[in-house]
Amino acid sequence: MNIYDIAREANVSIATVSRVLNDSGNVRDITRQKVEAVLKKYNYVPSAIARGMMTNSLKTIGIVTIDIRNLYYANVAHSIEQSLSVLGFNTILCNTGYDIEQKINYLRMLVEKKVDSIILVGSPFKDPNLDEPIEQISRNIPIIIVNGCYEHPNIYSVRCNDSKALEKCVEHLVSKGRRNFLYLYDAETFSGSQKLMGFKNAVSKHNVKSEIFLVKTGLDAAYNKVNELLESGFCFDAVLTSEDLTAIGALKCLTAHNINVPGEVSVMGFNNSVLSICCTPSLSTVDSKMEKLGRIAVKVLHKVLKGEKAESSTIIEAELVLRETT
Amino acid sequence: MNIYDIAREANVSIATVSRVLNDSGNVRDITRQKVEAVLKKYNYVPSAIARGMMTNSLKTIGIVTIDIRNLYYANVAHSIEQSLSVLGFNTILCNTGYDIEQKINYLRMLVEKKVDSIILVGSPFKDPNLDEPIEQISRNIPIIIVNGCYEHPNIYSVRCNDSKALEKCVEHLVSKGRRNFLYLYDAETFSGSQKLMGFKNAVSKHNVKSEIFLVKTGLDAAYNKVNELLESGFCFDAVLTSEDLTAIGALKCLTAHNINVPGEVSVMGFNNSVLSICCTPSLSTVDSKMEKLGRIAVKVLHKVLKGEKAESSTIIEAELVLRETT
DNA sequence: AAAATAGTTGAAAGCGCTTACAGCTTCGTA
DNA sequence: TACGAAGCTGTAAGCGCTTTCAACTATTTT
Repeated sequence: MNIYDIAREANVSIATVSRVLNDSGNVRDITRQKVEAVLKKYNYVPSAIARGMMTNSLKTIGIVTIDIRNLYYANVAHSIEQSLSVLGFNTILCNTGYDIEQKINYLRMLVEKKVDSIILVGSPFKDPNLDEPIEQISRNIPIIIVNGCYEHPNIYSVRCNDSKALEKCVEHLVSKGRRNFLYLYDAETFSGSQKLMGFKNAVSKHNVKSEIFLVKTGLDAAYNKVNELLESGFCFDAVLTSEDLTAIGALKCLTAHNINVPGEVSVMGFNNSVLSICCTPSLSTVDSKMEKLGRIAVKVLHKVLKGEKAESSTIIEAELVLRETT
Repeated sequence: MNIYDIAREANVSIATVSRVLNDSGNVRDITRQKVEAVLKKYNYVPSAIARGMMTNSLKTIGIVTIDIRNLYYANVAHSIEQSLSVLGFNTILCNTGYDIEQKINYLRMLVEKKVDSIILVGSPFKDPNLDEPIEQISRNIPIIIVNGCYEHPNIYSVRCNDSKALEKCVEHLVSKGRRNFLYLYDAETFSGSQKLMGFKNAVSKHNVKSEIFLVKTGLDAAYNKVNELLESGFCFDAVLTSEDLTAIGALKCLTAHNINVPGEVSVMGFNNSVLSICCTPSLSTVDSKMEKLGRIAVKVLHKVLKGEKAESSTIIEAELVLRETT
C-alpha cells in the first residue's frame, strides 16, 4: 500500500494525496474529503523513509548518554524525549558507558540515520578523540551538549552551574561549623571537573581543610572508601559528593560506625534524585535541575532547527535542597 | 556528497561502490582498495534513509515504555538498547506515561518510521483501545511485549513470573511468623495484576489475613497510606508492595511511628532496584531480572527477524533478595 | 463579456541508494 | 587452443515520497 494505491482509488494524482497528507498547498474541499476517505479506509500511514528521501530529515534526534540506569541521565533523557515528542520528533537513545570508541560508533550510526540533531548528555572532559568527529558532525547538523562545554559554531551547550553549586554546599556547611571536608567524586566528566573546581575554590576561600578522592560509581565504592578512611583514623566533619548514590554510600558507612549524621558529620549529595529521599536520614543534596536542563536543551535545539539564532551557551543555577543530613 | 560522487572519483560505477560499502557481491581487490581510499578520503557515510528505501528497514526498533525515570523501565530499556546495539540496531525510545492516547500516537510514529519491530515494556492490563492498533501493526512487524501477555500471531511475550514471586514472598514471611499482610500496589498493569493474583493465591493458601490497597506511584503516597492505616488502628505485621519505592514509603512511615522493622513488621519491595540498598534498614525485595528480561526480549526478536521460529511466550523466574527488612 | 487573477490539479523529475541482469574479463581444463 | 565457468563490473529500474512547473478551472475585476 503506497501513495499510488491511494491516488488511484481516490481518482486523483499522487501529488494531491501528498498535499492532503501534509496539509500543504491548496486542495479543494471536496477533493480533500475524497482522499481522506480512502486514507481512513485503509488506515494509511505514509512512509517516513520515503519522505525523508526528499526532505532529508526523519524528524528524529539522537541522544547520546552514559547510562540511562543512572537516575540523572534517566531524568534528563526523559525530559528531552518528552519535550521533543511535543514537537513531533522521535528520540534515538544511545547508552555509551564511558567507552569513547562506542560513543564514536553511535555517533556514526546517528549520522547514517540522518538525525536532525544530536544531544550529548554528560560528555567526558575534553577527549580529543571525540573532538574531531563531533566537530565534523556539527558541520552538517547542530549539536547540543548538556552538561558539557564546547566553544564551536553549531555546537550549543546547556549546563547547570555545578561549580557554583558546590560552592554553595561548602558555604552552607561552613555556616554549620564544619571545617574538615571530604569530597568524593565518581566520574571524570566535564560536570565532574566543574564540581571539583567549585569545591576547591570554596574550601580555599573559606580556609577550611579538605581531602579529595576519586571513587568508582556506586554505593559500595563510596562505602568502602569512607570505611578505609575512618579505620585509618582520618578525621572529617563533612562529606560532599558528586552524586547522591555516592553520598548514600558514605552515609551508610558513617551510620555503621555509629557516627551521628548530621550531629558529628554532615553529608551532602548531588542531583536530588529519588535516592535522596529513600535513605535515612534523608539526604541534603543539590537540585541539579535535570528536567529543566532537558527542556531548555530542546528549546535551544528547536530555535536552531527553525533557523533562529540561539544562545550558544546556557547556564542554569542549581539549588540546595536541605534535608536531614546537614 | 553521495554515492555518485564517490563512484566518479573512484572511476567505478555506483553499483561497485554499493558493493564495497555493504561488502556484498564480488569485487576485485584492487577495485575495492580504490573505492575504499575515496571513501576514507571523504569519511563517507552512506545514507541509511536511501538504503532504507530499498531494504525497507532502517535497522531501528521502537521501545515503548511508561517512564524511563522509573528504575525498572530504565533497567529493562538499557538492557534492550545494549543488546540491540550489538546487532547493529538503534532504539527509538518512547515514554508514554499511562496515557493510552499518547501510546497510540507513538505507535503510529514508529510505524511511519518503519521500525523493524516494537518492544512494549509494561503494557496496561488489557486495554481494548490498544488491542486493535497493536494487532494491526503485528501484521507487518513482530511485536515483543515485556511483562505483558498477548496471545496473537507475531506478538511475542517475555515476562517475569510475578505471581510466583509474590507467592514466594508471602511464603517467606509466613515462615517468619507473619500472619497479617498488607499489600500496596501502585499501577494497574499486566504485571501488577499478576502480582496481585499471586498475593491473593498465597494468602488464601496459607490462610492468613490480608488487606490490599491501590496507592499512587511514589514514596509519599505509600507513606501517607500507611500512616492513615496506622492512625486508624489497622493491624498488620507484614507489608508487601509491587515496587521498591512503595515499600520504602511504607518503611519510612513505620520507622517514623517507632515500629521496629523487621522486629514488629516485615517489609518487602519488588524489583531489587538500587533504591533497595539505599534505605535503612536495607530492603528485602524481589529480583525481577530486569537485565535478563531485556536480553531475552532481544534474543527472541533477533530470531524472529532472522525468520527463525521463536517461542511465543517466555517466562523467567524471579528470585527473592533478602536483606534487613524481613 | 472579456481579461486578469487566484485556486486547483497532474506530470514528471529526482532524493541516494540496492539489485537484477547483462556483458565483459579472466581462468581452468580438455 | 578453444571453450565453458566463474568472477567482476556497469546499466538501469525502482523504492515511495515531495515539489516544481505547467495547465487547467473557477472567481474576480474591469
